[in-house]
Amino acid sequence: MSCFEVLKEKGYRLTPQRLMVLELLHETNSHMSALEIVSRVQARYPCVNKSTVYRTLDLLKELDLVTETELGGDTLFYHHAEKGHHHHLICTVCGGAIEVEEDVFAELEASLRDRFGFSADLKHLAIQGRCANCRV
Amino acid sequence: MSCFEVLKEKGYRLTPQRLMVLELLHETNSHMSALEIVSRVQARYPCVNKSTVYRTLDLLKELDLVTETELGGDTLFYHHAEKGHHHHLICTVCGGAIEVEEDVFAELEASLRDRFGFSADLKHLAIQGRCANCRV
DNA sequence: GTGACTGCAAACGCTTTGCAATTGA
DNA sequence: TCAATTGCAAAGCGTTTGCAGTCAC
Repeated sequence: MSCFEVLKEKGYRLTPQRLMVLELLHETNSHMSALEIVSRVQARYPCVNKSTVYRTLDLLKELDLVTETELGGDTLFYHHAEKGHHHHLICTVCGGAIEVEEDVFAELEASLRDRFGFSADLKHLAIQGRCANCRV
Repeated sequence: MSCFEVLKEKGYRLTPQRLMVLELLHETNSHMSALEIVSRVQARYPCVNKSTVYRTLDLLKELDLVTETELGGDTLFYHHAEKGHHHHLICTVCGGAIEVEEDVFAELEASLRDRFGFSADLKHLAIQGRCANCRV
């Protein structure tokens, strides 16, 4: 089921603004901040408002069409949910981000469940540290 | 070596404001937000400024006397470094936080190092999910 | 005495909100 | 038609900053 169908099915309107955000997310592989999305969308269609993009991202997040990630700092980053979950290793020295498949965290998830009865939602994980190049 | 000595040794002054923040952190076991610290300190000594507390926390963080944690959301939380590292399992339903010893993450740390050459700094980890009570 | 430190007020960056105007279904 | 959606401007929040004055050493 396409994004459009998901929206329609739930009774949401297919406004141009929503289509533009979806289009951009679809053709972008890396994660983008909300304001990055705003300015990229505005580059094509100048009259799209910041608040609208924020509201659109909120909606898409609620419908599980986009994933929201906090990479450290105040800023939230978004990417298309279709591209699958992945986590980020953020290097505090060079600022680089390594993308990591979610299976690396499977055993952590299991042990949190066993030991604490805690069901971790690891869609949103970013780990700080030093990458191979920046290690002392 | 006490906090006071660490400060002194590095040439920092022992101002009343710094002593108050340290005192508060010392007698508190849970983590507090910066603004929480501000208001708790002000409850005793009304004329301590917000900026000063922020600057103090920055300094103490740099000296590894306090640990800064992001528990999800925009707010940073602090606790005395002496109390040791621990991580947090944050329940997205009830908002509760479970404290977890760092050894749970040892194998994750090892596997990130093996597979990506990435040296994770897990002082600052908070994991979202559902606690035992709030699981469906 | 002097530079490290503080208080104040204003600004910051990202995000959210209230409200009137607009628009997709 | 009419509720859902938008644009705008303003506010919100936690945090940071510039600067003049103060204080620990």
